[in-house]
Formats: sequence, C-alpha cells, structure tokens
Amino acid sequence: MRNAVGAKRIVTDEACMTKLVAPTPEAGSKPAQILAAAGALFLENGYGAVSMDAVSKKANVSKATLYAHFGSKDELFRAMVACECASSALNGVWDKATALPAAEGLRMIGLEFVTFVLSAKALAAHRVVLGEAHRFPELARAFYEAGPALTFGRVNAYLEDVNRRGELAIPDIDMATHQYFGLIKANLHMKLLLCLTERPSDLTIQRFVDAAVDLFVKGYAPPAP
Amino acid sequence: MRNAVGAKRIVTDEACMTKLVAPTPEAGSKPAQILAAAGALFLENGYGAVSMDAVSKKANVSKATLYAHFGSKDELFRAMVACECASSALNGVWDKATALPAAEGLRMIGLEFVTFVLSAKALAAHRVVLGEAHRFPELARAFYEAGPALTFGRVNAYLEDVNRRGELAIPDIDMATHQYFGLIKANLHMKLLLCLTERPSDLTIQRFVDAAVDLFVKGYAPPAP
DNA sequence: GTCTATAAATGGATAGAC
DNA sequence: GTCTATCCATTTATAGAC
Repeated sequence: MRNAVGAKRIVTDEACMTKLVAPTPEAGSKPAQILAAAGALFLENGYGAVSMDAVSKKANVSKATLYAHFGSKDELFRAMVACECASSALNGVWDKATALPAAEGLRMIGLEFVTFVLSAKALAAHRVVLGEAHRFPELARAFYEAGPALTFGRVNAYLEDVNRRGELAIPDIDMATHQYFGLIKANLHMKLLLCLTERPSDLTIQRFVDAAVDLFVKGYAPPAP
Repeated sequence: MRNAVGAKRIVTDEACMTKLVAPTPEAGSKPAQILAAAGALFLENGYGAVSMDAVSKKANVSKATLYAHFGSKDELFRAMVACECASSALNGVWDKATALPAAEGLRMIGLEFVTFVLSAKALAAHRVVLGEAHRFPELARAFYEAGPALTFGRVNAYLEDVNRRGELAIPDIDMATHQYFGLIKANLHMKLLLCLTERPSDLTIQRFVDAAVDLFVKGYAPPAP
C-alpha cells in the first residue's frame, strides 16, 4: 500500500533513513494543485481531520486523480510535509553574519530564525508534525533534518568560528547552540504553537532577540584580560 | 451536541474562558476506567487516530456506557486532558528554593521542571494538545493555564524575589522568565517532542540544567561593586 | 490522465432490553 | 447504569467509461 507506484518522493538511503526529496512539481500541474490544497488543509486542520474528499475538492480534482498521483493518504501527507520543508534554509544570512562582530551576527541570525519559526506556516507545520510524530516517526525525523537540524548545524559552525576568533569563550559549543535555540524561542514558541497569542509584532520579536543575544553574549564573554 | 447533559467537566467562568476542573473520579469506577483508557490511547495515538470503539474496548466497557458518561468524543478528549493536567504543579520545590542562594534555587527548580517536562507523559500530552490546538483552542489555553502558566508564574515570582534580594540584576523579570524557560528546555524539548531521541539520562539532564543556570546567572549577575 | 459512480469499511452515536 | 445490536454518515480506496 505504501510507496506505491509513482511515489518517488520518499526514498530510503543506505543508512536506512528516510529523507525528504525536493518534491516541488511544475507549477500549475495537477500534482502541484493537489499538494497546495493538501498543504493548506493539513496545516490548518491536522492529519486526522482532513479527508481525501476535502483535498480533492479544494484541489479541483477528482479523487481518482488524487489517488493516481498519491497512492494513499499517508503518502500525500508525507509529500506535503516534504513540500513545505523546502523553504526553511535561512539562506544568505550566514555569510553576512560571519563578517560581523559576534553580537551583531547572533542578532541577525536570531532575528531571521525566530521570524521564520514564528511564522504562521512554520508553526502550523510544527503542530501537524508534532501531532503525528508517534505515528510517523520517520517523517518527524525527516522534518527535523530538513529544517531545524540544518539551522542547528549552521549556528554550531558559527559559534565555533566566533569561539576561535576569541570573541566568546564557549566551553561546549554543542550545548551553547542548544541554549541559543532555547533562548531565541524563549517561551514564545510554545505559546504560539498552542495558539495562545497572536503573532508578536516585529518590535516584540526584536526585543526578544536582543534580550537573548545580550544574555548569551554576557554569559559567554571571555574573561577580562 | 457539545456540552451535553452531565458534561460538567468543562465550565466557563465570567471571563468567558474555559478552565479545566479537577475531574478525577473515584478510582475503579467506570468513568475512571474510561479516562484511563482514553488517556493511554489519545496520548499514544493522537485524537484523530483513536476511535470510541477502541476506547470502549480498552476500558472493558460498552460504547453505550461510554456515551452515558461522556456525551461525545470531543468531551471525552477534553476530560482526558483535564485529568492528565492534574499532576503538573511541581509542588514543594518553591519553598525550598526560596531558602537557597539564587543559583542553587534555580538549579533545583530547573531540574524539577525539566524532569517533568521531558517525561513521557508530559511529552505525549504536549504532542496531542499541540496537534489539535487549531480545532480546540480553548482546550489548548486550558492546558497551558493548568500547567505551564502556573510554573511560569512561580518562576516569575521567584525571580522577582531574587532580584529584590540583589542576588541578580534583572531589568525585565517577565522576559527573564521567558528566557529561563527557553534555556532550561534548550533544544531538547523539541527533539523529544519529535520523537528524535530517547529520554536523556538524569546525568544529561543535570548537565543541561547546570549549563542553563550558569549562563543565566552569569548573564544577570549584578555589576561588580 | 481524468472523470463519475460506487464499493467496502469504519466511525460516531443511539435504541431498547435488562 | 450497563449491555447488545444497530443506524447512518463519512472515509478510504477502486472500477470502468471517456
């Protein structure tokens, strides 16, 4: 049933780990319509509350067509997540950040990161993947690898660099990256995931990023000479 | 359909905000059996993937009995969440922490908090509530109020105290509490929510708490006199 | 490839006996 | 209060015509 014919979007590499392969089909094609509809519906309502009927209607496509392209609801869900993961790379920040003093670089990275992570789309994606993490563990892993893990690695490298330059004195880079992630998201991420508050203003976000960077930089300041 | 007869578990106060009322029925009674079964199933599989049939079977109860006690699947879900929220108060830590120096108090609070938050049950609860936050926004709010919000308030009060004593110099208590939450959970919480790793050992947890407190205390250390 | 129509199963919820 | 048996809507998935 799973991985039916034509389901090339999930592949398994030698390490036996599912990965998300760039799935975006030509714009305007039926698969694209379907994925768009599935994205909207799944992200809005979650896996269980969305029927294939609803997807086919929203995509202006018959159910038979839907099943011709995606062999099952599972597969459609996986493809949709893969599709939504495409835009999470935070491209372009890293080079610019490297040229700046640590505090400024961290501020820039943080602002970019938190703006993305608190966006409606990213929040919805987190919600739906988290909600189904038990039943789709490989998907959850693939989601993490395709998004947060990349950023984690980049921040890690950045901190290593800053450390080498002597701007900060970080004994455990990996731990510091963990902390930076936590600090940047603070409690805002969870509150927004729970739909407890509207998306904060840009000013508020800036305040949180500034506070996070201040604390981080002060906490990891090299000892005075 | 909702809030049918006998559905006293969700009430609405004057401010029009749903709250979770202590719902634990006598142990051994049918409602208790049902709630236990519902808890196990919903927390394991999520809302959509669990049928009332499955709940009734797991509870060794007929579906009619199930519906006699809980008017609908929604209501059962709400009652289950309310029931699972009962044990999240972290009682007892606060008085002890107040008697300690700031770093030690924060360490103790953090250890208790993170141990709870990373427990299998708390993680499962977060997953299922997050997954349905769109469709049950009042439930998500009630969940937050019954758990995280309480802890947030306590930490806030604790930091205010520490600040007044002059042990730390915190310009914005609310922001600092946000940061403490973030630091303590670091990226571990998300990774565990995504089922990406086994529950870390007590030693690992301690390492994260220690690192968080070190950074926090150093970052908010009062200026040298 | 795409559609209409339908099969087959499962789900939430209820009726009526005890 | 509890059970057995059942109704009816919805859902996933497919068959067969164009």
